[in-house]
This record gives sequence, structure tokens and C-alpha cells, in this order.
Amino acid sequence: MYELILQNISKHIQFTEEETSFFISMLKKRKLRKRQFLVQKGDICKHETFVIKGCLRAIYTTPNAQEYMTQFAMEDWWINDFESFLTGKPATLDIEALEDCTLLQIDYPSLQLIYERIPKFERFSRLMLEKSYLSLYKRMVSSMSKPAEERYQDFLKQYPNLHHRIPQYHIAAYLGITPEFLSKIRKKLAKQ
Amino acid sequence: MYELILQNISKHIQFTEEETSFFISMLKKRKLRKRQFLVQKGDICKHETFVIKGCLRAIYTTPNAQEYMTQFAMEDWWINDFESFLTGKPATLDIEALEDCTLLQIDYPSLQLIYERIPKFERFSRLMLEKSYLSLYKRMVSSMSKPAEERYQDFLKQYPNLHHRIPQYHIAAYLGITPEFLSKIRKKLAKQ
DNA sequence: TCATTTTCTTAAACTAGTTCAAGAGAATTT
DNA sequence: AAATTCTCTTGAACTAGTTTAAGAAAATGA
Repeated sequence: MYELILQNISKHIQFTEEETSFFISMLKKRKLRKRQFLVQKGDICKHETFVIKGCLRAIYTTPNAQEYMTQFAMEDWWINDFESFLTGKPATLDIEALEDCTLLQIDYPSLQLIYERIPKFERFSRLMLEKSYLSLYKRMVSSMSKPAEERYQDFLKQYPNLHHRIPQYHIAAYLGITPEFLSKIRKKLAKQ
Repeated sequence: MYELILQNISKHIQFTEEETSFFISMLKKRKLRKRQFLVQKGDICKHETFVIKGCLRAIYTTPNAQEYMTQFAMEDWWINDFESFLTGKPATLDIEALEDCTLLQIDYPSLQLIYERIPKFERFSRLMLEKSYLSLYKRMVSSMSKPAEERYQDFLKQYPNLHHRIPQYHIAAYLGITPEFLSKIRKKLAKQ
């Protein structure tokens, strides 16, 4: 139950036994069915969420109702509406389960307690943030500089199994193209 | 000399007098002439840099030699090649002065000393990182979801004075379009 | 197992943005 | 002040990716 998350943390900082049990006491378990929402646009996002099982997607919807996928999350990943969680403003994202999911959550006040009682957890947060920042940065550079075909191939490499688990139009949304155009790309690549 | 940086920090955490002077002792002053490079692609980026005066741009160059601007930095901003600074790998960015600049720098070992001696500086780093993450995220969403004309208007709002200080082709690069197309957009907007 | 819904593909007409080339205007240097 | 270099604009031909619409294939539910 808690192995995955403790392992995830121990890659960066070491907990004592006491800290481990305190940390675990701050976690809440949550299950989601496929197509259920973890966060809906307009909610205040009150939790950091860690994925034990299943996968989810985060969707940004523009004022004229176009959807853009900003992130996938799978086993061993963290996900939330970062802006809403930090600022307390209503979420601009929907986060939806793409499969039945098992999750662990920490709410904002509990996180502050953790920072007080286990100051080195600040370091963990900083390192996680550095990692997400880097991957967001790489994604932006690649979305600015690479054509869709290349981005699709990058996606396949980066998530070698995910494309079997989810519909293609989610991948298209993630790449920032239409499902029709992704279909053309796939046809072209299949010929080669 | 140090007011701006101390003020920048005091927005988030409070230093004692002793911490202030320790912190200042870790800073190195640096001047750059217009068109000089703060970081060149391939260098190891060894400093966090804070801008006291002037402005700079960060450029990512693709394998086929196209340039993409990832960031501007002006007075009261921090800038570096984040990935190179954190991982010690060669920088993928060039950072170039667009005007004569006065800068303050902290090198990596000094930063580690600061974290040890002033643990709450971890919090400062986390908060800065959260802020940059958010602005990167917003920029990515807007580059995926908004047409160039709208992005240009957003740029004008976000940096109300910058467009007088720098050539248009830098703005075009920042928006991810050609200077020619920016020129058309400007013509269209001027008519209205 | 059949019906229904969801997902994927194809094609034709279209649009946002690029490329190339040439000239006009500004800013710097001598 | 002239010469040179740098920056911005314009237009025509082009390309990557979109839109719309319709049908095929696959998955799901009764």
C-alpha cells in the first residue's frame, strides 16, 4: 500500500521510522472509477495526489471550449492543479481518471504540518518541483521547435506503454494536434 | 547595490542581520556589455544570476539552427540555464545581454553553503521555483491554445515597457513566429 | 449476440503561419 | 554627413495542420 510512495520519496530524502509513520498518518487513500474526475474546473484543488495504480489526464479548456492536455499521470507520478493548490484560486484544469485508479492524497494543511515537523521535506518538494519544471520546459521547447510527427515519436519513446492504454485522441490533445492529423501521421509512419 | 536583491528575498522569507551579511558575502558582482553572453551553449552553467540593471534573453537553438527564445529577464528577475545548473550537464541555452547589464551571482557551492547555514533559504528556492513553474505553465498553455495575435497582445500587457527596449525579432522569437508574421500582426492591429 | 456507442480513418476545402526575395527605414560607425 | 550595417515591411508562393463530414472498425452494454 505505502511502499511505492515511500520508495518514491526515499530516492531523494531519508525518513526516520518516526517520520515515516507521521508521514503515513497524513495520507488519505482514494479510489476513482474510470471517467471520474479527481478535480473539476472551478473547484479549489486541496490535495497533492500520488498515483498507486491507474492513469489520469489533466485537461485545460479554453474559453472557446477547446481542450488541451497538459499532463498524463501514471503509477509513481504526482498530479494536481498546481496553481489552484498553491494559490487557493479555482482550478483551471479538469483531472480525469482514464482507468480505475488507486491514489494517495495529502491536503494543504497536512502538507504544512509535514514541512514543520520534517523540515527536510522542503528539500523533497524543491527537488520534485525542479524535476517537473525541467520536464515542462523540455516539453515547451519541443512543442515550439519540433513538427508534430517528431513529437509523436518522442511521446512513444517517453511513454512506451501508455499508447496501448488510452484512446488516440488523448494523445492528439497532448501533442496539440487534431485526432485526424495524428491519424495521417500514423499512416505515414506505418508505411515506412 | 544589494537593496534590490534583499528586497526580492524579503518578499518571501526574513533574514536576520547576521544571515544578511553572510548571504551578501556569497554574492559576486558581474557586469556585461550589450551582446555579451552570460552563458554559452556547451558551457556548464555554474551560477544563479539576479539582474540589477539591464535585460537579457535566453535562446534555445535547435539542431537545425533555428532559435527559440525561452525567457526574457529584466531588473529584479533571476535567470540561468536551469538544467545545466542543476545537473552539471553542458548548457543547452545561450543567455545574451540585450543591454549593458549589472548582475549579482551565486555559484553552486555557495548556494549549498547558504542552504546549510540558512535552512529557510530552501523555502525561498521552493517558492521561486513554484513561481517560475507557474509562469512556464501559463506560457505553454497559451502557446498551445492562443493564436499569435492574442499572444502578442498578452506579451504587451505582461511586459509593458520591454518592447521599446528590444528589437522586434526577439519578440517574434519569444512568440514562436517569424518576424515577417509579427510585422503583419502589428499592421493589422495598428489599423484597428 | 445484437445494438449502440465510442474510436479511428479518409478525403476535400480551408487557414494560420512560413519562406524567400527585395526594398525601405533606422541606427551606428567612420 | 556619408557609408554601412542592422531592423522592419511587403507581397507572392507555399506547407503544416484544421475543419467538416461521412463511413468503417472496435469496444461496450443489454
